[in-house]
Amino acid sequence: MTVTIYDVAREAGVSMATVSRVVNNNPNVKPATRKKVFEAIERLGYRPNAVARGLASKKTTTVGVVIPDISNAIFAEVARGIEDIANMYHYNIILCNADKKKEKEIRVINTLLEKQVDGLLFMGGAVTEEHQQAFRTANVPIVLCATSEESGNLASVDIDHEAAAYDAVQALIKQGHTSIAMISGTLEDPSNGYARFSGYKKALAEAGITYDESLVRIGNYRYESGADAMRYFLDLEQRPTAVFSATDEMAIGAIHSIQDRGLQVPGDISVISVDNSRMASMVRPQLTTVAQPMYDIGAVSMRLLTKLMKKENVDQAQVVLPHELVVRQSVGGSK
Amino acid sequence: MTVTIYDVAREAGVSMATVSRVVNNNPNVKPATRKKVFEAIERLGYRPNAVARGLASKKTTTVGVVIPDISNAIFAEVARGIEDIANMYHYNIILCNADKKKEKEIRVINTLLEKQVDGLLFMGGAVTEEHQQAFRTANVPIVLCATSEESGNLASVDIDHEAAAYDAVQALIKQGHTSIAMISGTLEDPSNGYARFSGYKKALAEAGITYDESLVRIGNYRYESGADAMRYFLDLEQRPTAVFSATDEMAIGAIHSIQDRGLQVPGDISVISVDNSRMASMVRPQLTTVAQPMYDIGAVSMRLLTKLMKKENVDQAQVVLPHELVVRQSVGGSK
DNA sequence: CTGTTAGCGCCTTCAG
DNA sequence: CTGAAGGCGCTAACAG
Repeated sequence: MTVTIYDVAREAGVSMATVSRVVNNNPNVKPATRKKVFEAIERLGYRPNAVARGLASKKTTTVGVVIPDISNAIFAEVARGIEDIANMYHYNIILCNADKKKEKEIRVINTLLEKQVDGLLFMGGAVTEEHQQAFRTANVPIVLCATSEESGNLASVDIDHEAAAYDAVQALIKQGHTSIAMISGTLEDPSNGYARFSGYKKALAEAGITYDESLVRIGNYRYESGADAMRYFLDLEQRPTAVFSATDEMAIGAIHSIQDRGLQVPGDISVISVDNSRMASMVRPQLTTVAQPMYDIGAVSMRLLTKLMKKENVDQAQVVLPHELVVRQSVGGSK
Repeated sequence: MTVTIYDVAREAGVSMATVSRVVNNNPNVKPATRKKVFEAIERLGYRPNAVARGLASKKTTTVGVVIPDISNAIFAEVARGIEDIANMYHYNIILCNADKKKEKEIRVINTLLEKQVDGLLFMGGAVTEEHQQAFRTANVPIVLCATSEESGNLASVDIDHEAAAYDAVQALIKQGHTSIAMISGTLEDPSNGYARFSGYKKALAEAGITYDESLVRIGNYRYESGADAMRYFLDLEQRPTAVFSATDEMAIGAIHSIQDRGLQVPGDISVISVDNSRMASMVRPQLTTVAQPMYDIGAVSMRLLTKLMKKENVDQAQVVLPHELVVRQSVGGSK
């Protein structure tokens, strides 16, 4: 039924070693016999079995990627960066959604390892001791992608979330705002949650603005939660003149809540966030936001992983990509 | 270095066959020896090698999915549906972007087949003779996911794009519109392009409205192209009172072009589209659109694929999922 | 430049 | 209920 390397060898009148060589582009084959082999392959419709090859060579040319949620535009963008580079280096990716849930993450890491991936790209929530444990038992390189980790002995690529948030809030402060609310993610989330919240507090502190707990709401990153949070702020007797949202999507929800009250953005209230997802320029007013290079984060992590898999030495295994304030239309001066 | 089934066998004082049995949950093992084996596994930190298993059993419990572009929200949603169901049935997915490019599609299909996937989910552009050819050489089931194919001898799941478009345009007609423009995708794209365009023409014809070529522009599905197309329509001496966009994203671009001219949606011009991506309710006015159940398309295709892989018999291998008009705020009556 | 020979780690009859 | 033995299809020395 299935045609193997052995069949090709017989058909071409050579040994299987020779067939293996031509299939693997080994230069040590006379052009004439190479041709013979190719013809036999063609004639028989031979297709190399990558599983057998993987068992024999101990390399699968596939990498595992655990991602929170592929249907989230931000992560999907990262994934595309990963896949493009993987493809360039002839790797395939096994994609697993884990929703930043620890149990799920550990589970998929293990099945990925069972499948003998040559490397692992981990995009998740907090990196716990259990994660470290699982990583240690892996005999393949791992790089954290868009996920924070303290210890610094794991390879990683991300932006500096705290600094990004800091820059966003400072942009507001520079416009004269002093009453600045924040729509945060859960503080359990190290990067999009805690770090961005820290950046907010830091910018406030540095500007001598006292932190006001009632000006912070925790959202779940979705549009509706941003809209809800904003409604809450609008109902305050002393409503803020500006709001910093941890993500674009919540910011857009906030903008619409403001507009639905008959108020203007940025005329009455300014809105800024972090992400620069494609949606940021697809709303009116267009969103001023701190850009985080999602595609590049994916691409760079994958590139780093290929180096690690080839045992090339890398000088810097913790890379922090730059972020950048993108000024559009949602921020104005304080009145 | 790596601990194998053989090591476990020795450690537990049984044969490798027995270890294999307990690892695979074969009931024919005495509880006592099962326990011994589990302890040995624990002690040694044994992790089954799925590649070896795959070679021996000829099953990899992984399916290939070729997708146009994972960073496109629509496809990302499908992908999530696929992965959720795959996960439920203990399959993993190898994800390949192919951008609806024939060459790329054929290439990844072949590498996926080399990797011995147990099944293939194909989401692409046109299904050419070459595709059929590649599919024929596969010894595993294949299901087309959100991609049209005439012959009807391939398993598939999708919506009826022509009918969806027809319904959208008819919704406009019911509001009294007779001058209806269309922002189409490329006609080379069978589903999102050609079929939706056909639905548009059909609805027009049925309502006795003569088709006007100058009222159709081809976009590339992106926001900007929708905005461009709309600007073109706005410059017409006889500008349309309504526009049907093949996708949400282009519709949003169109809305903004209208608003940027100081015109109102739907007051001056109505806009409708097909997709119902999450963005549809994240713009103002919220978009009236024909919903296409992306997640379900993914989930149902994967479910169908599992059945095919298990050789269960399926009564209907061509499934057409229902679409539905979602009325929001972007359509109004003709003046 | 080419062939021979061992495995890679596991599943799967077939006996017992 | 358990063990022995023969592959799965290919790579990787090692000879020649």
